[in-house]
Amino acid sequence: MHAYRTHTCGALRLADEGRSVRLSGWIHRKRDHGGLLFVDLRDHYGLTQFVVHPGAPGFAILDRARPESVVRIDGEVVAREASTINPGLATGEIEVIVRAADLLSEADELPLPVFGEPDYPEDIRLRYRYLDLRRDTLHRNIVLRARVIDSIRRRMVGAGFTEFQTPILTASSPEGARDYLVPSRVHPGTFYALPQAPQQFKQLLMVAGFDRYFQLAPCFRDEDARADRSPGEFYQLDLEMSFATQEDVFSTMEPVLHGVFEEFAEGRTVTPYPFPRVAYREAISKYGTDKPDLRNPLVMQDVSDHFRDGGFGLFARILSDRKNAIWAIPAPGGGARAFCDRMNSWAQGEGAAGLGYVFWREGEEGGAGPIAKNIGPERAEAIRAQLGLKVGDAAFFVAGDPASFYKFAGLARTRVGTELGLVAEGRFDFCWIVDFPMFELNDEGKVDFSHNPFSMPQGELEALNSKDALDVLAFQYDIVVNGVELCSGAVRNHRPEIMLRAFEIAGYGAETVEQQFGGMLNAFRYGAPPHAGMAPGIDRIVMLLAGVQNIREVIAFPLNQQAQDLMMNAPAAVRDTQLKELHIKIQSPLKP
RNA sequence: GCGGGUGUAGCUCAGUUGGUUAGAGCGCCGGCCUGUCACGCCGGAGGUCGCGGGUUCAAGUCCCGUCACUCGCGCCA
Repeated sequence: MHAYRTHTCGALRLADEGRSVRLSGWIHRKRDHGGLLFVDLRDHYGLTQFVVHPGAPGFAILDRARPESVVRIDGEVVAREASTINPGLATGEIEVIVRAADLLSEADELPLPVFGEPDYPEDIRLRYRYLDLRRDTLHRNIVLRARVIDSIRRRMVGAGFTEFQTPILTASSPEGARDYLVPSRVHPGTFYALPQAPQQFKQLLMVAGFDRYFQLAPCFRDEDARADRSPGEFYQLDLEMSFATQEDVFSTMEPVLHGVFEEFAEGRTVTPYPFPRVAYREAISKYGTDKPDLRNPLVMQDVSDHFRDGGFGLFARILSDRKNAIWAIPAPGGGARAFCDRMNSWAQGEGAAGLGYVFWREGEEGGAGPIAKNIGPERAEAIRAQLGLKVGDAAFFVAGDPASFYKFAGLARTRVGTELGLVAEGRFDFCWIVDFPMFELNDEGKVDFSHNPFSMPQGELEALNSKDALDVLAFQYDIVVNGVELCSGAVRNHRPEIMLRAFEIAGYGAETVEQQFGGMLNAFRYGAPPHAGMAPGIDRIVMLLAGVQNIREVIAFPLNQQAQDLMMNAPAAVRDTQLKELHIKIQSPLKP
């Protein structure tokens, strides 16, 4: 007989009745009836109930062992009586009569119960992550992650991609985030950087002629955490395609992503491909964000014309500045004063002056509410008609410079949709956001890259030379699912002269470009294929599929929000000899 | 770096207007129980009320500071 087990804890069925078996696992739960002891034994595969009679061999060991102790049990499989079958358990038709038991590893009293699924504080969960990971939900999330990654890899290979590894110790790259640095022992005073993304390497692999690259790539960024963003490190499905247009990337990756989501959808619907495409500017004006949740059916509209020179002085005055506008958020079913007032209070809580509204109710021509009274029934009616609303509905208004209010308008759209229960459940709504601007004004009012400087401008060199910089669009795209930005990608700029011109517009001289990106720039001077790619976030895909809000629910050993690992004690001080070898002196004293 | 929330038993939480010895459930320890599967019943142990200072006859409760965790902003595809 095997040293530890003949079966796993999820394996035994009625057909195994009469078998002598040996199982090993954790004591999940005990129920002591005095003359009878039930022990639920748990492993990765499931749960099996054991029955021990007092005086039977092994009773003393099982009676004494605390939950989560690891034991090996020998026994005989018997069918349960009809009345004692547990239909909630895969092994619920049988149980095992104990003949012998061995304690393999004793458990102390637990800081974190494994049994049950209540919420526990993050710091305790992370400090005792190995216990947390035994709990069913998290255990299943991590298994789901593995299956999703397996599915992705299978589909990518099937789509003709080749998997590569690229360096972890590399040079600082220009993704825009803070780098993690690794000091060089051999070259005093110099540092490697951990890659924020394998961006330049994958482009160089295209130059090297590998045609289709992918990697489940670890990426490192020294930025603060969010619920949906790990500090430090995360994984991307990084991919790149040679001789490919934006359309080729879309048509190649839509089946992959759709397939992965469909495989793990469990009844939730997935947008059929081709996925809808929304231009960046359109997304801003319709949804107030470049990450629209399309499960929310509300679409904002510009209703400025109805307020121009109208009886509502505040809006008319705002509109006298040409850059200003009035946007409307339709609220089907929101036509009640209580709801409108509640939204208005919410807006004030968000720091807005308020949220103007008109609502329509039975027997009141031209809408209700103070704004309707001011602009009169004809204009209110025109607004209603434009928005396609009816009696029982409302419309909210946001006024001012769209460049400053669009984010707030987007929040209001989300809020209205949520409050009115309009956001569809059980769906994965995909869309591409396309036509991002190549440049934008930075905080100092200067032209700068709005995204990745390596993107190809639409219209290439001619557009850069003839258009206003802020009007140049890039072949740059995002995939958004349910309001979550899953990835961004681009057609890359593989032409040195266009790259130099683009950097020049953003205020970087040729020397700077040569110095920082000389490696890649040079590579492009020896024959580079046009190429394009993208990089969906693995953690976020698994989050969506697992239906969790926090990224730490899909990572086995995540850092906490302060980028610490309290279980392994990282980061930590190192020995003086180590520092000396690395030519490093610590300036600020460590906190005691 | 900034703002919000939280911090009371191993865990989840309650604790009134500042007032006697700070409570409950789960867990733990002991006892009883032969069909449970969130077993049940009886008993017990377990507290730096995050930490420091202040106000007060009296502070878990009020004030100030600080720390930790968390959510968000900044930052970051």
